[in-house]
Amino acid sequence: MSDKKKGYRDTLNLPKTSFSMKANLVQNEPPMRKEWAKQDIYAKIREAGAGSPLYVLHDGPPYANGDIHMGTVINKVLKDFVVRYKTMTGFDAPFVPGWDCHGLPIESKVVTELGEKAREMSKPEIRKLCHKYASKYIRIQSKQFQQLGIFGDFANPYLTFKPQYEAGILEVFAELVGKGLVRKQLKPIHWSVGCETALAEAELEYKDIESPSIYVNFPVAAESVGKLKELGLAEDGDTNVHFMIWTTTPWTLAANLAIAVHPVLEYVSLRYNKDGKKVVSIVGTDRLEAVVAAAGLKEGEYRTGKPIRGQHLEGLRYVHPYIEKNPTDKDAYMVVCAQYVTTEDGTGLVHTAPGHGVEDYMTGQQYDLAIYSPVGDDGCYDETVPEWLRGKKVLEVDQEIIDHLETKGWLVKQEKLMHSYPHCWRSKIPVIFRATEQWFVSVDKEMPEVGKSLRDMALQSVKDVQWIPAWGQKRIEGMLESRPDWCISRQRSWGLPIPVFVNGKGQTLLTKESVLAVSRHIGRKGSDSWFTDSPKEILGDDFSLPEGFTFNDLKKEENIFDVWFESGCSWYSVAQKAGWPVPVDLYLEGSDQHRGWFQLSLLPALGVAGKAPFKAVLTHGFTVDEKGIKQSKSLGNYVNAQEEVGRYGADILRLWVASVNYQEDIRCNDELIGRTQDAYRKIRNTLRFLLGNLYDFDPAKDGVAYSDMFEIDRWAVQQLQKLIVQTGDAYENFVFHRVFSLIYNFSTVQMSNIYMDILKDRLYCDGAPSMSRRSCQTAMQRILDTLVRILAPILVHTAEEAWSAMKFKSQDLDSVHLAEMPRVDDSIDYKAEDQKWDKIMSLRDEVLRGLEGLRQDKTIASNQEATVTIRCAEETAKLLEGFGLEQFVALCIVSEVKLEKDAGETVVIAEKSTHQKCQRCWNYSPTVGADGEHPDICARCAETVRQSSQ
RNA sequence: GGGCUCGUAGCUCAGUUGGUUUAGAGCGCACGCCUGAUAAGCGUGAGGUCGGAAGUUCGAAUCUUCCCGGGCCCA
Repeated sequence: MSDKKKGYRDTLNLPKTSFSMKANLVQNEPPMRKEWAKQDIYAKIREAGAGSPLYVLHDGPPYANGDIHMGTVINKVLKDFVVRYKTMTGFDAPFVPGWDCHGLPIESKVVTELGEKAREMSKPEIRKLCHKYASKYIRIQSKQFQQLGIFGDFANPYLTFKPQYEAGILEVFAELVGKGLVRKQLKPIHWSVGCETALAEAELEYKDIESPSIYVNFPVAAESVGKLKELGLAEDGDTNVHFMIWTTTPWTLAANLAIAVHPVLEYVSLRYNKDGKKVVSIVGTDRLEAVVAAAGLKEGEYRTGKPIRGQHLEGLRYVHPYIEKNPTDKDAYMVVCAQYVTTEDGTGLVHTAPGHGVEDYMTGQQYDLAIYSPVGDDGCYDETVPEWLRGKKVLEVDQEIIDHLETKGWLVKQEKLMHSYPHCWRSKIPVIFRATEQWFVSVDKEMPEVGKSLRDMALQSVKDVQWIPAWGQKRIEGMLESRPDWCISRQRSWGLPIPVFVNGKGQTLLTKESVLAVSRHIGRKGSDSWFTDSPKEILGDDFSLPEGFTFNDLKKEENIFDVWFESGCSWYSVAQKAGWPVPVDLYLEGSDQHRGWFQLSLLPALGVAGKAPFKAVLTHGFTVDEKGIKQSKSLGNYVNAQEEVGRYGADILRLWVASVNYQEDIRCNDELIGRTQDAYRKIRNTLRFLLGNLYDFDPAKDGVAYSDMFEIDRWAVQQLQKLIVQTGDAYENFVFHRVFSLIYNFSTVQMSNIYMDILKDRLYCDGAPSMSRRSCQTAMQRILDTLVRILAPILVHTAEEAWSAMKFKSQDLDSVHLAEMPRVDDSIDYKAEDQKWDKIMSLRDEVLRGLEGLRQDKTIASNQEATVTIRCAEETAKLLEGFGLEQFVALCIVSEVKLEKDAGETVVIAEKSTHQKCQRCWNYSPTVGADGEHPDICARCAETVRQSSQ
């Protein structure tokens, strides 16, 4: 490089900025967050928003266990987008993070770590360890959330184990008790043998297991055989007549009390030989083929009779295959009718054990059967079963029962069946259905004042909620329609006690007043006090006990609440108590929460306040791997969120979250997240170019009025207005991936490919204070200031970094996070020139394609070497002349454009320029050599150099 | 097995109430250029027949049915 060239380089206005090209996010983000913390930026934001209309996004509490994962990252980042956008559009948008702190997973972890010691420890002692454990993970997760750049009141989160929160739960509970919705029932529920507790639906994991599948003949009682003859299902001389049932849980046969048939479906007698004897089995007509196959009967080895409807079998009696005497105090061993009997599997006759199945229970209620469950908490048979079964574990006894049936001749067929079956999420053991006494919130009981049940109210109220996406409504309606009563009790230590007292006569004390009294006590002393304090201390000396109760024989029950009940009260314990209007504006969680938190918040809120706790509910999907398969550690496709943050930095992860359509499954792996870096770099470099060329621009002094700006600069401002409108619309509708693609396209196409490339000649080569340069700087300043603010909710660190690198800002604020979202400039008609620009830009495309030809055959290297002749029709020529050929030259970054009017189609002829190259601006110009002082540069450059050196 | 839901270029997304002759964009990729945004920048180009099949229609990625493959929730 010659000295002369170097000399001209120094006469250029090259970009200068402290905003580095390399982001170094992993190093640079933490100090920025430290600075935010030091300034207490969240408090400043709230302060600035005080008095503005509230917008409340109420955080759903993650479980205080383990590190955060990609799901929680997506969830909290989406929430942060919303809160920040709302803040920047003039709302007071508080964000109070919360944690779900009680429950079985924590207790299990603690008890497992304790090992044998746990057996000797008291509940308060175990609870203390659980508290410590939960607190630890709250600290860990809180830190991890803040590392993502989430803003919120992390100093004062809501925690479900805080006494004030617990008191709130009990206040809600008191109200439900007062409305008569809470009652104790013996009912089959999912029971974890491993954990010895009832399980909620949400605590079940479905896994495929192999179960026995057996066909069993239940002998018809002698007294009913005659009836069967009348019905034509048995013949004279028949002795071995049976009802054939099918089951996959042989252990529940001990609790069998009935056989269910469908009233309308048809049943038929099947005659065949078994073990040398003639036998008859009654089976469903539609299941005949399957039963025959199962029994291994070939054509000619059996015959069938005339079919009759199931309703005619009702009331017929049978003998239990291995239990001699009805163990219950109610009627048993008869045929009943039930609508849920299907012909999809089995025999059409359904083994019914009201103590061990939900449908069985319903049938039992209908026919007044006992809710018989001869199984203890530990999953072992009790004393009421035959001796050979007593004390045995029901989950291990299937084969023994099958063998017994085989020996006695009742077994028709045994097979194996693969099916999905619920398992306990903690112990991983198959769950059993077992009738126990549990506390329920009734969803079908009519409430006295409203005259409606919770279910009716819920189905009505969801119509007034905005569901995003809209199908959320259908989904939750389906769940509400089919959900059973809510079992809210658990038999564990780590939770909020259900405040029930029992007197010596076994009478229960549970009234609105008693619950409120307990609530006051626990609000002061925490829920540990339930286990340590006496009923008198808890209720208070002055509590007036109802008749029949005295403090002398009053005992406390030791059930705790389902954790879903606890989190389901957050709208009250958090939102209402903070003074936020309920319903709050938005709940935002994964789509699994339609059944979970959304539904289980809705029910208490309706019971207590008579209205839904949310105005809108937004849900997101789950992360899957690059093939769309769900992620799990065992499949090896699990993405560790902490590692990703450590590798790329929070802004990359946030940008990735913004880039995907969260309403569907979200494909995610390290590579996909890593690719977001490309987009990040492009956006960052766009900001950098803008910043670098505004180092000497003061909008107040140097700004150019819109009407005086160069056309292309006005175009850029028009494009910016479109961006403001479209991103605003996307943000408003929570369509963040549209915000992302709009910004990314704007940065790439409008800015980088077109505008910034075109601008370089003016910015670098024209005089620093020249009108031409100030014109584009005016546009660039606007673009920068706007882009940074639109980006702020997403790229929280990078936007802040750019903001502090800006010399002049639309708002004189230390942090971009205190700034407002840009608004469209009403004085600019940004659509008016669209048609003209479409034509100009497509002409430009044609020129560029023509130049590519010259480059391919090595005639030219850069576009500046070229002279372009456009042969075109009058109309096009007029357009170009009106636009200004000089402007079009700049637009194409060529040295010269000539027009030739012609009637035909537009033809672009590109040639190598015949002029000399200016050593300063690299354009080829006839004026090079004309200036005596600077013979190797063009006239424009010579003039500029002269002026700036004065 | 049931409810809800998804399946457009390698990736991330657009494709309005079915209809502007070759289904769009950006990225990535290939090739080329520049070296005054430089671990940057510019240009050109090649990639999908819309998960599959059948149907409705003058006409379907867009409506219907079935099938295949995912996801969430449940049984």
